[in-house]
Amino acid sequence: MSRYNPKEVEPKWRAAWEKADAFRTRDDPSRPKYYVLEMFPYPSGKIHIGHVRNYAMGDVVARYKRARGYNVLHPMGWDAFGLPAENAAMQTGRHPRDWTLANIEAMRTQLKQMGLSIDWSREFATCEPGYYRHQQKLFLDFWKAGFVERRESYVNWDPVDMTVLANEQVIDGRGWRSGAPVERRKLAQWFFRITDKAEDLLAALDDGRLDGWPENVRTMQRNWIGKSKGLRMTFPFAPETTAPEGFDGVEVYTTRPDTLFGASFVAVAPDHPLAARFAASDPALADFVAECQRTGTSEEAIEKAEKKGKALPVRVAHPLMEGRTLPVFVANFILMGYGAGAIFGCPAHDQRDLDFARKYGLEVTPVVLPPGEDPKTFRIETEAYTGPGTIFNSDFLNGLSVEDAIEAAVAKIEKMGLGEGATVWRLRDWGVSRQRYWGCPIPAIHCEKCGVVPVPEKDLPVELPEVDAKEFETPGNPLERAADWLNVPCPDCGGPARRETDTMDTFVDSAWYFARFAAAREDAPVDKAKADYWLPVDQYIGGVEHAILHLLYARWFTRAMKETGHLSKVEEPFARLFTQGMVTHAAYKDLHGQWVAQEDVREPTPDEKARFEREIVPLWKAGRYVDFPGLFQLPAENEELRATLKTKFGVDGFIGAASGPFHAEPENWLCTEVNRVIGQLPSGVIPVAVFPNEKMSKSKKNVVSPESIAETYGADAARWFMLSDSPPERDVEWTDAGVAGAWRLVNRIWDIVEPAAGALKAHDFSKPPQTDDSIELRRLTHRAIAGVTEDIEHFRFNKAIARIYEFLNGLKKAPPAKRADGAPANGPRAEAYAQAEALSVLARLIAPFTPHLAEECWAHLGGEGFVCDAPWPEADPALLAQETVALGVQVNGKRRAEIVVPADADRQAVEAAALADEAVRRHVEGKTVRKIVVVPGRVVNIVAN
RNA sequence: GCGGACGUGGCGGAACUGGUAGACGCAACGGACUUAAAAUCCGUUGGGCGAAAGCCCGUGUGGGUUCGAGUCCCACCGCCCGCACCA
Repeated sequence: MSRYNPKEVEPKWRAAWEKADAFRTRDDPSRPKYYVLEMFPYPSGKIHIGHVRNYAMGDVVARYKRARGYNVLHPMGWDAFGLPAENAAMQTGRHPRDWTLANIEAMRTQLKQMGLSIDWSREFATCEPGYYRHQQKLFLDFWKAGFVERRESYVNWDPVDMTVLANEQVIDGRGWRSGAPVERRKLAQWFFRITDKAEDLLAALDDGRLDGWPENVRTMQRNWIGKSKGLRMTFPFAPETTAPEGFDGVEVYTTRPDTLFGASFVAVAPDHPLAARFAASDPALADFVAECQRTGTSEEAIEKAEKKGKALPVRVAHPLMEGRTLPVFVANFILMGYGAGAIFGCPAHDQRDLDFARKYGLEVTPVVLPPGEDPKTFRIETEAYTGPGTIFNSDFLNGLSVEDAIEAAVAKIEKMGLGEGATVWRLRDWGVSRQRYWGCPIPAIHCEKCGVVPVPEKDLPVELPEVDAKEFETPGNPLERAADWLNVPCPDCGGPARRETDTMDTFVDSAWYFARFAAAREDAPVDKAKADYWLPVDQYIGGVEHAILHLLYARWFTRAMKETGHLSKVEEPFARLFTQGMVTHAAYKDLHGQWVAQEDVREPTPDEKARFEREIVPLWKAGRYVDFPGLFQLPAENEELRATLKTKFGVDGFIGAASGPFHAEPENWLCTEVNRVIGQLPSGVIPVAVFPNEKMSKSKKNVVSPESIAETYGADAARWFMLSDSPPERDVEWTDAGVAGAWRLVNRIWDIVEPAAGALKAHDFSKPPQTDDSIELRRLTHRAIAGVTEDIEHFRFNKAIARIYEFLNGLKKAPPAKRADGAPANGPRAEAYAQAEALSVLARLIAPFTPHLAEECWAHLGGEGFVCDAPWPEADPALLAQETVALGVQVNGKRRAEIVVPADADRQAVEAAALADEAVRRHVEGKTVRKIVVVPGRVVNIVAN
């Protein structure tokens, strides 16, 4: 028997596919198309196993659809612009382009080793002028169409490095390199007016256009777009207040006008004009505003900050409560970009307002009475009530429901001429400006005389200038220092002008790449006719982390491209979406909190374990510190400590060190056992903490490279393992044992197929034998077809794989051929037929998962052509029917017996069979049967007492 | 803080619309083969009690609805993702 050798077999088939150009896609309007796309990778350096999972999923779908007769498009490219390339340039002195292109080279090679059915002829990288020139054309067309706008907005400014920081470069409010507190700074920037399309972007989530999307992603997008109906109204200044010049009150926006009578303050954003007006003459207020400005620009940072405010020297009048006036605060949790940049606070019914009111001793008047509460005793303590109820303490709104009160309050304010009902969106316009080199240049020129003018189309592309790699060591944007590139004559007047130095957000690159893959043209972003054939993407696959921004931007781009004539038919870019989970892997930390590579970690020897138990544990149990070379141990073993440890460090079983940063809090240490160590006893052994499920990253030193896996087990085993076990949408933990199991499977399949060389040639599969011979095996085969097909269709690859295992287990145990009536088979022909059929089906069912092995099996069995071109097997319904079913029998809801009945047994027969069962009789003895519930094909429940 | 998911044996997970909890894989243990090991094959494996038949407990925690709850409802705990300049 020949042993299966993936090192020979896998490259052989990849070469054969390539030679035959097996995966090149041709436009063929006569066949139904299927466009499978996985989110293209950022070329970070190496493919990691998470990529393998992502692309293996897409490949299963692509190969399956191909087998089903579709004209499949499955392209690949590179999301090649972005920050990491510039960071690498700073650290290594390598030019971002060189770094990126080298990474692409390396990753392409690795990706190709995975045996993906990709049409590589369509590959591109977004950093190529051949791609971004079209993006600049789109930008110009969008600009012409009014979708582009320049306006001021805030960035994170590092005052020491004098540079703009990305949110991820702001750590605890400080610049990651300089450590200086970050400031918010206003810059003129480019925006895409995506809010103009908010209504349609929202509507499509629910009107059927996105039925192929998971509900959770649609919900997230809905919330993100955040349409809310409310009231925009003005609080006039109180009579005793001298209104500042130019202000005739404070305009606020609220979604809860029903709570107007519970208002106890008004608050404005730190960057609200009113705040600026008073800060100009009040240093303390100016300080407070500046302090708020020091919080980063991210919504998360603002929301998490402690609620703080400062009173302004004005009061406003409550328009509905005669004589009542409210204080006006500047508060750090009000966002200028949302609504009116100002709110009225109703502490009883909003948690943030309540926290704020308690801090500043403001009134808390409940106005919504929860059902069943007594208005006399109902109090708000530390928790705001945001649920439904009846309005009280509210004059003309009393007795109304929340909904009705909202309507009534809006009507009243409108009648008083103080405001009007308004719809506001949480969605903001898309700021696309980045003050960086490594991105698509924005095709604009700033002229002293003509202002901002577009680069004429004939001058596209605006290519990135050559810049010395050393330039990246200086903070700031190298484009601003590239004088030759920067200074150009104005295209309108010919006078002196400067190029725009902002480049585009990399989300722009990925907002239309799917269209380019499908319909690239030399002289235009997309070929409309081809796009009409291929779009939308039928199945899009990627991480949930992109559930909002990337997908929303691509949806907007599709609309904008349609309106500017670049696309015609497509409504939504991605018809079906699947969001897959991450791949995690164990990571290790030493006692100084430094990540340790797995290669450096080992299990302790029995000696080391014994010594630890002998010398350390008794001392620890005696309640003493242990000062062991390099180690100490903790006095107590208790659940509380363990829990603390778990929450604080996320580890199970850990050992403290006598030195290092963690020493400060020895009460947080607990030893359970030594799982993993580095170094050697007697003096140098150092236990390490095990974090079993960490997202793979270079910094954690827990990245698993598919190369080494493919080296040992082959690409098929790696693909198989990545798809088995965990459901695709969930995170999966990479374990070495897991791949080893997959490797065993590869061999098991080969061991079954190997003895059957040429088996497919001996049978005519269009003519199954008309006998009952080997019916069991044929049933097994057809159940496997039905199950695997169903599971692939529903993206349950882990279950599809489990079914293949079941098929395989059954195939090995396949009983000697028998007729259904139990008589011996009447000849070897039918048996051989069933065997050959089973193997033929097996080769085709595994083809999407382990394509190399499948080709090898197919060729060995004598199949025609490639298995990747073979049609998907069809299950024969007649062979799927069950003759008998096993039903669980419950007595009062507890399972007591199992009965086997004919599949078509009627209710009486099932009841009789259940009651006749001996175990059942024992349990109902002495009781009266009150009711028998029969769920056909499932269960029988006898209720007796 | 806000929004969205998730929580089932030693581990990854399965369980369709509320109907036999633990499919399938991993690990572990026992056995076969072998001078031996690896590989392979066969078997056992949620916990407890029991010689066995069988009984009791069991899907993060506490409550509820139901003939019946992993699944539905309420509250809580834990963990993961996103929060607009990471991609």
